Amino acid sequence: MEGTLGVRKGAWNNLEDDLLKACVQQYGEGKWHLVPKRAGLNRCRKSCRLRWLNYLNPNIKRGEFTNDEVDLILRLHKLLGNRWSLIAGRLPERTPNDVKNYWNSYIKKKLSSNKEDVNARPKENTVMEPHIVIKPQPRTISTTSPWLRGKVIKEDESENKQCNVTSEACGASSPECNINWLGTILEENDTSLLGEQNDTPFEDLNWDKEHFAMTPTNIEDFLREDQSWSDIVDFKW
DNA sequence: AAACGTTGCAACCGCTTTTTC
DNA sequence: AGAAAAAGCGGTTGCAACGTT
Repeated sequence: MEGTLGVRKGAWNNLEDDLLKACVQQYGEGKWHLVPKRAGLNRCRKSCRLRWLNYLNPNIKRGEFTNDEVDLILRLHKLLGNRWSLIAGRLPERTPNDVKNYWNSYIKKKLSSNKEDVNARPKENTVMEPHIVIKPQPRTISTTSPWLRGKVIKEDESENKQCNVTSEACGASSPECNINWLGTILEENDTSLLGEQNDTPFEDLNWDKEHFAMTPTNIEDFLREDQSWSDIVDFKW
């Protein structure tokens, strides 16, 4: 099975998996455009990346989602919409593709079960309320911002150009920081939703939550006028 | 046992965002 | 500053496995 450019498509075989694994183990993740050549694979970079991230990566957890995970997915989805990578970022060892697939199956199940409940259906001519999705907005932090509380922004000296605020004052300038920032918000408002394994989600982050506490003003920035936190975080199907 | 329907998951595609030059 | 390349993301599809009739 080959594509228009002679690149193989379709299911991966064991040999291809072995070649890709060996390549990633030797050179590490990233530089995906070099992977097909390095590994001797007749696959495009996207295909290699996807195969590794969704299947070959040894850090992926397989099997059914636990109740805690499902609960977290529901709440995060209500908060973030279809931002699967962000949602998966809060679920250790789950991939965005897994979460997305699970969600799609879950929705299908829910829809089919709801069909039986005729009364639950909206009447004809009923206008459905639009689903408001709250998306995190990029925040620019000036060097004098009170968010930093006197911390220093380092000029990028290392490979990590995106999150160069000192660890204690990490803002939301990179995807990882976004996730941490979201975690803070969620934890501030409903610690139960983080589940058992996430009781100490900041243990590995080296930064002090107190330096990043949400003030009422910050929260108002995040919510619509008619919303409270319980509207967003207390998910009920 | 065969035909058909459903489900779950891997993979592809097109688009957007980020990085590099 | 702008263009090109690379990386990343979400929507969608294809198909094998499984269940039901």
